[in-house]
Amino acid sequence: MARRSDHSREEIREMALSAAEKIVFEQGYEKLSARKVATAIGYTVGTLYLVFENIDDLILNINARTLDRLHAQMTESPPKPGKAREYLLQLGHVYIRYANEDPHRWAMVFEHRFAEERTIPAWYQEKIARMFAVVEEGIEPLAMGRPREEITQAARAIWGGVHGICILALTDTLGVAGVDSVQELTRSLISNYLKGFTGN
Amino acid sequence: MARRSDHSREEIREMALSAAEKIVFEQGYEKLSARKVATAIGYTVGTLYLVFENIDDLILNINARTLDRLHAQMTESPPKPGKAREYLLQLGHVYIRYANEDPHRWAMVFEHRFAEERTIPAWYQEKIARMFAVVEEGIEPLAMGRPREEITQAARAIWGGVHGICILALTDTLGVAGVDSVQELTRSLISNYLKGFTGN
DNA sequence: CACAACATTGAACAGTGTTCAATATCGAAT
DNA sequence: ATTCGATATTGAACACTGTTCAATGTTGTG
Repeated sequence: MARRSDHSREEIREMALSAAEKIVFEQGYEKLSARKVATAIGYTVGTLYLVFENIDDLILNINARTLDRLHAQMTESPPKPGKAREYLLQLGHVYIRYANEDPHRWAMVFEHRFAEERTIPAWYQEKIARMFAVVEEGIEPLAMGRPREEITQAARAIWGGVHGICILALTDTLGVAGVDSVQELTRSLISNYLKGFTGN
Repeated sequence: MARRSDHSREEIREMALSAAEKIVFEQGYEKLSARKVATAIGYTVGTLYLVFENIDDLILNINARTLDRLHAQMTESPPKPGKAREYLLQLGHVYIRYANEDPHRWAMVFEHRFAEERTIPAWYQEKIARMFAVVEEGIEPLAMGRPREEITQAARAIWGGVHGICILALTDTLGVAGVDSVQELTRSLISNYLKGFTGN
């Protein structure tokens, strides 16, 4: 039996999240299970349920970390004035690279369906909004004098688009082999959209 | 006990697929189970496994139907000469509408992860290729004299993009309410991409 | 040193996919 | 008609899943 106070609740949480991430990375998220995580950190299921409400709660927290890391990478290098196009292309590049580094964990963010009755907490939705905000800021310099509304729409269209390519690539639906082709596709999407958006 | 020869293998298959589709439509695909399907058609699990290899096989066949119906709707009205832009916008419109009519079943096509060792059969991949072909044909008139390669890429970029918007909308990731806004987003994506692609 | 407080366990329950011996049913041959 | 072989159908069994919670182990404090 693991000794009481061997680890604080916070420590157990952390250990569980890391162990779970490792399982998802190595075996995919359908292979994730409460017992596996518990065993991996040297506890039993019961303890896991003391620290997480349920499996959805655990997954939500992994996803939150995934989004955090992605956001960190996206904001690593700030937009340079006069290079808005390049910046947006770079954002796309970062996104694809990130998804490709750990496809299983990335996919979990979008594939896991939470029980319908369970509402996604505000702090989590905030993380998603934050990502769209980065794209919006990137577009802004290219949309001088256009209504906020249009910028928001452009950000959503582009980001949804990049995301879709990424998903289809990862599920082998695109008939595209290799990361490089995916990078090319997103370049095509972003640069052509922007050409159309800015009108030249 | 259901009488032997009450239904042929083919009939049971058909009944099972329909029953399963109904369950997915009404309750979502995570609520789908072999026993539920079997009960719904008045048989037991064992019989289901006589007619389908396993649950993945059943799902694959539902997905095949979903793709067939989508393809049928996409090719319902043929492209009119000189109206390529409108045609592509309409394709996007049809796609979004279709996904929205039965989100659960549509999502299953892209969300269900088949066991890694199991390879997706050629006849199934053909159905996907067929869909991209429709888009490619739609783009062709706008890409006079450009290499095949570029047309293929454009089709993939656009379709991946539409798909991504659709997914994000269905998972409430876009913060977009209602089908209409999604339709607007895809219009934005397609028309701006095409503007960029054709150069005006 | 005892006791209250709490951390941890693991058995139990209802569900899942999957298999396969046992059984029920039928068509054909005698 | 009766029997018999072929096969359609069943349902119990297995190993797994998430989840709960009484029981038990461990600890700090009075």
